[in-house]
Amino acid sequence: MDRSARLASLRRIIETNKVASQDMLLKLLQDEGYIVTQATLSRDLKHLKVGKIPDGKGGYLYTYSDSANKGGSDKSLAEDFKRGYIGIDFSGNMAVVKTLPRHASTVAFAIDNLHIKEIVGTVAGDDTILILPKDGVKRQELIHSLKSRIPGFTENL
Amino acid sequence: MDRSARLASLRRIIETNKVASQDMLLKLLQDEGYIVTQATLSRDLKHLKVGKIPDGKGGYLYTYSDSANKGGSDKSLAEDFKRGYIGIDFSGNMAVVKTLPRHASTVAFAIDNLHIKEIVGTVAGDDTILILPKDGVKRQELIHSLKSRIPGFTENL
DNA sequence: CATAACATTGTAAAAATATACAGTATTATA
DNA sequence: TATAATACTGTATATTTTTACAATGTTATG
Repeated sequence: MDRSARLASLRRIIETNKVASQDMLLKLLQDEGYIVTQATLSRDLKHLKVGKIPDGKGGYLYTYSDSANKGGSDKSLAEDFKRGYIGIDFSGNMAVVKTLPRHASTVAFAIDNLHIKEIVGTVAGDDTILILPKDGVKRQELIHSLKSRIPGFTENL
Repeated sequence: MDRSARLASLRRIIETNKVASQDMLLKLLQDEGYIVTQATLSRDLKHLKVGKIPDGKGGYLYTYSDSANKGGSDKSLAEDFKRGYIGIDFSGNMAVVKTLPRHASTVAFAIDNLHIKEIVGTVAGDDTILILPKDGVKRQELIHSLKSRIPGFTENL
């Protein structure tokens, strides 16, 4: 099942490109290997609460508005996290999160946007994320901070 | 000239109602006495940078996003000004601007962001704005500075 | 005044977007 | 296992939105 990976790509595409129509989005998705119909894309956009607004230069622009997604965001971020999460390990002071294939960027995005104060940032590959803890944060403190922000989080499944 | 008044109403309608389609907006505008075609409405929405966004409850919603209109160009700021502006008067060294109901904050925002050097700042109520001129700036100088930055500005309508 | 440039609008049509419906697959439940 | 409930999708269509074009009016300019 590819839907959540597709949604993650879609979000990234919209956040990093100026796209004026669903047809154009369809092509960009295609470039990443996702072949769907316009109908499905329309549904995906609705799911992500992506809006279409005039760009002030005579055209239109699809936008992923954080504010539109703010309400209840922690909840859906935690869901994003759990959807892809497999397990966590440590290497030196860094945490290594394993995810389902292609889910790394979505999970990392969720971590970033939960704004956990013990975490400085993340780096995501395809199924692996590096979490960079703030200076002096111990492994157990990091685990605890994740537990406190992601209901049902456990160290390993 | 009805257009700017219509745009003001349109904006207020959108800010205070949950509207799902242009047809619905058309009816609300009608209720206020503005009879236009859907084509004109579409153009108006483009002008105001009003977007259509999924509401998270299965429907869609027209939204006037401040952020979309934030980095307003001088041109659109001047338009905001003129859309709400009624007249200007003086009290002591301060200028008192009257606006359409509820337009004070928009007009004041426009004045602030035009960064007129003769103006220190503004205070806005609901339909009234106080402009605080810089020390030593005379009434006529203030008027002149407004004229120079807001095409078509006149002291009273 | 005449003419040009610009602004606003409706009509009609094109283009873009949303969705009803049906089909498939997956998961849950008796 | 059989049945029901849920999730996801494509097809075809309906709905919605945008725009080309022409008409009208307004403002600027010679």
